[in-house]
Amino acid sequence: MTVVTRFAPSPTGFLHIGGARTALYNWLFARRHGGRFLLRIEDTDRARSSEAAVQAILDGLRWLGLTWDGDATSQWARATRHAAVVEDMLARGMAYRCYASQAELTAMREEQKASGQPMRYDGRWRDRDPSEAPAGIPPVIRLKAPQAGETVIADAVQGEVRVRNDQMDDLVLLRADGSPTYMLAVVVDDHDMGVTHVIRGDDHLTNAFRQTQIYRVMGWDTPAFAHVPLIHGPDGAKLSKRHGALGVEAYRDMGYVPEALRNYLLRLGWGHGNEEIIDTARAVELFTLEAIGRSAARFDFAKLENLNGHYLRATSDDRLTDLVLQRLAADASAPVPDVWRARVQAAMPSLKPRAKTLVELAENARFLVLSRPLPLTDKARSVLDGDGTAVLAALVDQLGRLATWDAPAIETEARRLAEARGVKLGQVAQPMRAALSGATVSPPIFEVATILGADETMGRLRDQLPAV
RNA sequence: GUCCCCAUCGUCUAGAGGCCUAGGACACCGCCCUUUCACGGCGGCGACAGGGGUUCGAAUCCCCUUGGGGACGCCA
Repeated sequence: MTVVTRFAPSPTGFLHIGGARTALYNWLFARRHGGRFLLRIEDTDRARSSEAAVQAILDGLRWLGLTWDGDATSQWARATRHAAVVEDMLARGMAYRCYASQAELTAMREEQKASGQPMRYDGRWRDRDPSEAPAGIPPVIRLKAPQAGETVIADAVQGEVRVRNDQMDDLVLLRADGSPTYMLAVVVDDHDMGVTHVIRGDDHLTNAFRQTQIYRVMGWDTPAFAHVPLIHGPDGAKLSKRHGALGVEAYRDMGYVPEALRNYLLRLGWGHGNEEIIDTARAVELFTLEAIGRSAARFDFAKLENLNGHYLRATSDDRLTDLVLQRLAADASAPVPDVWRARVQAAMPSLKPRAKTLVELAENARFLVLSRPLPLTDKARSVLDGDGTAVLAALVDQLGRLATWDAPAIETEARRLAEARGVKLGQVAQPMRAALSGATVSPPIFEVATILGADETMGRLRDQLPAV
């Protein structure tokens, strides 16, 4: 049996982090078993669905590297098929028309709530004779669900879960306007698309029971279910925007790379022994539904950052240079000066281990491409107080006579100067760092001087000397 | 309210009755490396929610309590 999984988002917003993890798990499971990963847009709610949201979701998946097999299908486009299935149920007496108005149902629920009754459709039209139908009112079609016995689902994550059928009511299959509801469409589509494994959020667990009833009525085999616990915010409550319930593009903007997000999302709620760094190839060989945890996990930016730092360090200098240059350019359409690229590229090996995100990486690289005179941070300025400028003056003098401009030669001069002045190397290096980078923190400063070149270095050093 | 699910360090987790004096990772705190900051290395802090059972033996099995979460739409 070929494994077929699917990701089925509703296009009412961006691809949020929970959806991204669900998509990842489906993708991994399909890849693990040499199966197919399908994408279906659940757009039966016409009022809330939007093309912009569809694009945002597609872009998000692509950025994350979760490619789907075949074309994305639109659930809405399959509405006639859905209606046909309901016709069949109606003909077999497995569904019925319900003429209760929205207001009537609202009143019913309020009454139930007030009297402490379970809030469920009471089946008021279930056994009524069709001749009692009020004229001119378009009915909804409800499933004639079993009232005795129980429905059991064997969930790959949650285990065997059962619920008594009298706990469930007759769900709506077709709306008054004839359009399919999610509950119906999802079953028909999963069946028609040959989906073998439904991997989705925990919030669908109770839906699985109702969907199972539809499968039974249609005589179809149910797919395997795997309900993944939801992701919570740092405070344990449902993930809110404030916590990280952002679109994946927000993570991209914050400077996270897709491979880090994939690793983080994989490990959030899933584990394999003590392995922490699990790249996608490794994940494909290890991923199993059984290893998915049963409890909700909290989103933790600190861990994501740590992982991102790891993947940043593992990324090639070329790719990182491109990404940094994009963020450094004020005008994205203007060509990047060659000197910018050369400097950033040369500094990348030293820049890399000093950043956790691309945002940080770009900020740390910015001094390389700033034009003189450099703005100084307060800390950098205070380093130049006292005899800082005297050190710089001596340094300018010594470096100006240097025949070979490379890091070892520059360092030798700096050490000689420190020795002559009877101070530690740091007393020379820090003022130099302040002048060259504008800050007190930077990659190794003699290396920076080399990358900047003699002219730029001397210029930046002189910029900090008092005017004569 | 009704139904369902969950419960190991602050966080993510390992743990499927003896291998647990409960392991790893992130975070945090020290130390080392070092021209700064990182990276890296070493070390530290830190948990089986509570109570009953079952068993020679329970983090692991059962029950209750408590605490979280989810679902109860002509949303998905």
